Amino acid sequence: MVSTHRATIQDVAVLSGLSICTVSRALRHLPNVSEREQEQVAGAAAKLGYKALAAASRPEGGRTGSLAIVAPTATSWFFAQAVEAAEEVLGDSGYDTVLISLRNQDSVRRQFFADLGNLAQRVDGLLLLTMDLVPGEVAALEACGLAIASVGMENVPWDNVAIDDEHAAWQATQHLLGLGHWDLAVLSSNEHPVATETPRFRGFKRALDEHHLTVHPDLVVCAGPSIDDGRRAMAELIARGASPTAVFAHCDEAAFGALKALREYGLSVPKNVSVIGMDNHPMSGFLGLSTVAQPVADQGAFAANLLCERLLNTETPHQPSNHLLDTKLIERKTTRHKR
Amino acid sequence: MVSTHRATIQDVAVLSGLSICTVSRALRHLPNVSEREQEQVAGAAAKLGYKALAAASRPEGGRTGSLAIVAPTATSWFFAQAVEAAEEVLGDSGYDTVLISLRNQDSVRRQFFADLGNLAQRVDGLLLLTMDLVPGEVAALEACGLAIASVGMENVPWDNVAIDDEHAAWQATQHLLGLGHWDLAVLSSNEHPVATETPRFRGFKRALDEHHLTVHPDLVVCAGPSIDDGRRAMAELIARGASPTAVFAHCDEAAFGALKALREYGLSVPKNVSVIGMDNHPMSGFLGLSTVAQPVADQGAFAANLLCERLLNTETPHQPSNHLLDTKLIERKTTRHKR
DNA sequence: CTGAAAGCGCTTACAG
DNA sequence: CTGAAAGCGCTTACAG
Repeated sequence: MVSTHRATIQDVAVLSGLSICTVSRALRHLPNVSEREQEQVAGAAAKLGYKALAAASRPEGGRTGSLAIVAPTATSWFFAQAVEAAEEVLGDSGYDTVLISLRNQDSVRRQFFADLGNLAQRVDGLLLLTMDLVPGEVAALEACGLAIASVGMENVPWDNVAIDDEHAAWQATQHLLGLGHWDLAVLSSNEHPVATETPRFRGFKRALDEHHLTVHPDLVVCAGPSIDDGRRAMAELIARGASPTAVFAHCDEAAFGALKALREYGLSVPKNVSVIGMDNHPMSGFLGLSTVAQPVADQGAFAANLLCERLLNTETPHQPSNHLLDTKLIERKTTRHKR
Repeated sequence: MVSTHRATIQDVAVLSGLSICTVSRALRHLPNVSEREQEQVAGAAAKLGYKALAAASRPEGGRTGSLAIVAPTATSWFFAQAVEAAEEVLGDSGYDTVLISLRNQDSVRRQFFADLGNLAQRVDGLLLLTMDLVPGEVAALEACGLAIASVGMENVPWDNVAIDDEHAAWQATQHLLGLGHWDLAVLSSNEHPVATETPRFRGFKRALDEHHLTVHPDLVVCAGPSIDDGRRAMAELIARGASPTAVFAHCDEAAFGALKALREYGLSVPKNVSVIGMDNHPMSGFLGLSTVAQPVADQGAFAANLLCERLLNTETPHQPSNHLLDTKLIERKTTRHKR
């Protein structure tokens, strides 16, 4: 009959007839352990099914073995892809990944920052996904002493992986302008805490500038990264009486929603309105959505790797690095010359 | 100058002029602490920014404060929704949620079971998402001593929340049969470790049985829960020379893929082929996909609640409960009478 | 109500 | 190479 309680190092010591510290050393393959002892200990530990209780090992300094991924929301396509890719890398490096979704809610976000001090006890590092931070928040993050890396952020004092969001948005907008459109609407995520929005809007604006056009406030509408939000935003735009000939959505899911709303209002794409998104979601090909493709899983995996490296040499001073991955304009059937 | 090292209970004791155990009690709001002491301790702790180091508190028995969600994959729609809904509930109950994706890979799955003993040290419980378990795995799960709850599983010795998958598949199939189709193809996830497949296939078969039809092996093809897998599966079916007049896909994403493949092969939906899925994905309305709607976030949240309750009274013997949520057939434009 | 003492499971100097 | 002792930060009986 096996004991109902978990085996302790004490049990292994007794069974192997060795001292508790010899067992400790043997199990961790430290020097100064004879081969015979090594074997005795291994045997006893196996028989008892003994595993060192992580929490008891140097409770004071100790690493937790966990890393947190924090995302503005976890349900949209971008985040689900990035999270799984990152989880794979972290897992392979021996870390548990704890998932923290801010659920697009300000209250949850505040809660996160309020709890940061506690969180710092429970994880060794943070992987931030496109979080739009105010200076105070950056400071709080740095002060908590955790290793940090991020995806899709700008000017942060830690390693970051992203695309050139400004350029990507410029590409999309430029494509529309090149097709003769000048009444451009934007589905922007400006009221959401998504860090990629700022550079994307900048890119949109720059493209207009280059054509001596200005951003029309009535044609800017907020949409979260989901189909429903995109639909709602486009419907609002139409109900408002706006009549753009082309729309740039900050992500493909919002673009899908826009297509839906346009159809509901009897507007034909691309005949009446051209639509372009960003991401290259797996549905985009099927729907013929023009878009700017970005490597999502790669960004998550890359940033996760940087975080792990950071944790490996935590002593050496570190110069934050910023890595930009390529994007590619994909012209499909939702964009067409203005006529 | 604040000390660079984290404050310990010792520091709080010194600063407040009280003993270490009084501090411990005060901080946890235990009885037998005078109000004055309570205040002194609170003040000192605040000044020092002291937080009890979780790892040092009863390292032996201790709860970890973490719960793991394990999913066959984390990228598909169903899982992303269920995971976020569950994460919210777990978070509100004070747990960190560690995410474990099996990434649709057998090697990762085996790794998970091999590591179960270690995992049991790092979390207090498991929320299993539609995992298709062999008896040995169920036994291993029970043996690891963790609290467990699940979504979308059958006959498991722990709390489970699901839909009536057999009935849902029956509804979808019955809908097709009622439309006069009898050459039915199924995109099944039979080679994937998804627990919902078994009852769904049963429901499919039962509907055929009721119409004195039999399942044609050539019309059964495997597809994972993704658009690409659905497309590949449907393309394979067509390439194989099969010519079903209707297809039932085990989830909407696979159905989207099927629509894509059908179009690539010049087949028109629903004129030549009817297609029905399952889920009611946000894109389904837009695409006019007929489907069987199921409440996904609700299942995740419900199961998470059951797990938390389980953890609350871990002493009392527990009769596993099984909860079935409602589904609803939604007829749209991808299904039509055979002609 | 309060604190000295022992203990949780493990690790780290330090003697031998 | 090996083990007795002290220690990690916190909690839990147990005296007072």
